Amino acid sequence: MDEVFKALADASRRSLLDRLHAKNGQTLNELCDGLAMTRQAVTKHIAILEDANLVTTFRHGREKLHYLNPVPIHQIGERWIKKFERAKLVALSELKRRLESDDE
Amino acid sequence: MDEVFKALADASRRSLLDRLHAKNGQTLNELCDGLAMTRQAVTKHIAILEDANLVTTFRHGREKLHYLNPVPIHQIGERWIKKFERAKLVALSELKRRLESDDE
DNA sequence: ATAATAGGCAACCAAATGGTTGCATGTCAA
DNA sequence: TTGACATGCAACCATTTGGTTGCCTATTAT
Repeated sequence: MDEVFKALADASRRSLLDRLHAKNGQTLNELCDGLAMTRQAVTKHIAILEDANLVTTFRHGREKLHYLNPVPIHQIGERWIKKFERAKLVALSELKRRLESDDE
Repeated sequence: MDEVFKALADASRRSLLDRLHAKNGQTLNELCDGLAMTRQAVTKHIAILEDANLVTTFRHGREKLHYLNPVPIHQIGERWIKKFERAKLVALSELKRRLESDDE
């Protein structure tokens, strides 16, 4: 889980996920296309995404095809965000009360 | 949004949020209690959480009270995770098809 | 008044991060 | 078979990160 959060912390990696979300099954060079980064930089990002199980790859000859795996993202929503979802309304009303009170 | 993701990337910071989720409105020293970190380290983490708007603070005399703000977390769920939610089923069936085919 | 308490600030440090360049390897096409 | 293409590996570099220690300031309690 920690690896997923860390993987999602970087904007370049999130944008790579966005790219795969738009078009799944791209090759490495396809993913590099138009990016202000060297291929090797992208390779490193992909490796981190693979470690976090956010991207799965298949070799096809000399090409490496990249597939998005949105399951860990879904799990973050399920296991972690949901927990703070309930807290939201509580926190908001608490904040309201706090801001309206004078005794501070 | 980037700041929120970055703030959530660190396990210590997530655990601080967990602590505030369990008990809102704690002072700095309360938050430090039982942690294998100096107060100053916690201060830095809190600052990052404040920058990301995940924690709001109120001064009360010499104490600084910390309140969880779960709204940015909720927004991540709404704006970002939701996007990959739909992709989940697609990706899973695609993966299944992929794994079942022989021609690779 | 003064000591204890709660927190802030700044300098410093090691390790992790995000990126680069250079070269090696494997696969496809002419 | 040989050149071009897709990717892999490793060394290196600057910056960021997560943490420390030492000291300063403000507030509270005795």
